[in-house]
Amino acid sequence: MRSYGQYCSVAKALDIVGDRWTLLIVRELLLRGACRYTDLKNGLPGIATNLLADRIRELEAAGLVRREEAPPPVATTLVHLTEAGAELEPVVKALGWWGIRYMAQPADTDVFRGQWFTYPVEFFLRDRDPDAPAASVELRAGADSTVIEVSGGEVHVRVGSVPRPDLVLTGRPLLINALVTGQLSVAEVTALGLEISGDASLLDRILPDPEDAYPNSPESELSGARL
Amino acid sequence: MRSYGQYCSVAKALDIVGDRWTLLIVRELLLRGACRYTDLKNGLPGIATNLLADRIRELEAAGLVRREEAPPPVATTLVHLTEAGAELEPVVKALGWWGIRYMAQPADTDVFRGQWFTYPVEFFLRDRDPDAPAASVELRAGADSTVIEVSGGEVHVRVGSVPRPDLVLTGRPLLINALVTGQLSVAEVTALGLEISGDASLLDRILPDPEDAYPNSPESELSGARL
DNA sequence: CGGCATCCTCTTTGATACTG
DNA sequence: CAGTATCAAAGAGGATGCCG
Repeated sequence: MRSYGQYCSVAKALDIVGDRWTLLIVRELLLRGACRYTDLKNGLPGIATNLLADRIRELEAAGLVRREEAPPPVATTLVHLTEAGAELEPVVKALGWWGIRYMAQPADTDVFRGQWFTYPVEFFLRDRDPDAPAASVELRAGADSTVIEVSGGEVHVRVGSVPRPDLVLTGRPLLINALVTGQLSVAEVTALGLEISGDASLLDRILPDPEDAYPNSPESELSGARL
Repeated sequence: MRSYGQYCSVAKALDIVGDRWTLLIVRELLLRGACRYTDLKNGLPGIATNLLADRIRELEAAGLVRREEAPPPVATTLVHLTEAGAELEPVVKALGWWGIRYMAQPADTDVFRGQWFTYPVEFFLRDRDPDAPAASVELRAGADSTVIEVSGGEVHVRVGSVPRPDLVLTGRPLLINALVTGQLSVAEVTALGLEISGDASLLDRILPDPEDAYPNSPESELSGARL
C-alpha cells in the first residue's frame, strides 16, 4: 500500500493494515489461530489466490505473521500471528462491534462461516449461573458448526462440534445472530424458523438481559433476508 | 467499495469504512469536530480533491456524516459526524494506539498537523495534581500549534494557541511525541534539540510514570529522523 | 477563496487458468 | 496443498479548469 505520508499513528497503522483484505486475514488468524494457506482461503471467500499470497507476504514482511513448518501430523506450513499482529485484536473487535448494526440487512449474496459467530457470542453471551454444571451449545448454520462452552462463569467459542451438546440451534445465521445479540426473542426466532433442540433453559443462562441487548432491528427487517 | 460479501460484522464494517482515506476523514472529524471541505483537505495532505469529494458523499450516503449550512460568521457548509459516525471513535483510537509503535521511524517525506498530537496526549498524559491551579501547555511543531489544558484532574487538547501558556514546547514532532509517550526523558529530548520554555515543573505533573510509558525505541533510532 | 468536476495515467484488484 | 501467471476492469493520484 502506498503510504499516507502522515506523521500520525492512525495513518501509520493504516499504512500497514489498511489494504483491502489485510484486516480480514488478521481476523481469521485471531478467530481460528494458526492457519494453513487453504484454511485462510476458505475463511476469506472471494479473495483471489494471488492476492492472498501477496498479503501474507506483506504481513510477514511487516512482522505481523510468521510462517512455520508444522510437525506431523499436520506436516504443512502454518501461518500464525506474531505478538505485534495479535495486538491488532482491539482494532478488529472495535470494527466488529461497530459493524453489528449491519448484520440485520445481509446481502443476498453474502456467504457465512461458522467462526464468524465468535465475536457476537463473545460480546453478548454470559454465564449467569457460574455454579451450574458445564454445558455446551452447538450452532449449526450452513455447512459449518460452532461450539459454545459455558462453564464456571465463562463462555468460550470455537469452530467444530461436540459429541453430545446440551443444546443445538439450527437455522439461518441471521436468526442465530439476532438471538445471540438480543435483537429477537426466543419466541420470535422460533416463529421465523430457527430450530431449537435440547435444553432450551440453557438460553436463559446465557442470553443477554434486555438492557445489554443490541438495540434496533425490528423483526420485519430480518424476515426478508435469505441468510 | 466493493463489498466483501461476508456475513460478518468485521467485514460489514470494512465494507463501509475500509476504503482508502475513509477512516482518516473520520479521524479528522473526530479530532477537529465539524470541518469545512478545505479544513478536511488541509488535514488530509496527499488526498486528491475528487477523492475527498467522493468519500464525503459516500460517508453521507452511509449516514456517517451530514452536511450543514453554517450560519454567519462561518457562512459555509460544514461536514460533521452523525452519531453512527462518532461511534467509530473506538476503531480510530484502537488503530491510533496500535500505530504508536511506528512513530519512532517517520519517513523523511512525512508531513505533520497539530491535531495529530491529540491521541498521544489523551493516551499518555494525566493530571496527577488535581488540586494545583489550572495550567496550559502549548506544543509548537512545524506551522501548527496545539494547546493542552490541565485542570482539576483532567487533560484536554485542542488545536490553536493560548495567550500566555505556562509552558511551551517547540521543536520536532518526533521529540514532542517521544516525550509525551514516555519514550524519552526531558533530559534526552532537550539534548536532541527540543526547546522547553516556561514552567518545566508542569511536566512532572503530566508526563506518564515509567510504568505507563510506551516501551521500545532507543534514542539512537529517534535521532536520525527529520521530523 | 471554497467546493468541487474532468481528464488522463498509473496501480491495484478480481477472475480465471495453470503448475510443482 | 500452495501457490504463480495472465489480463481486463476498477480505483487511485495528479493536474487543471470551472463557477459562485
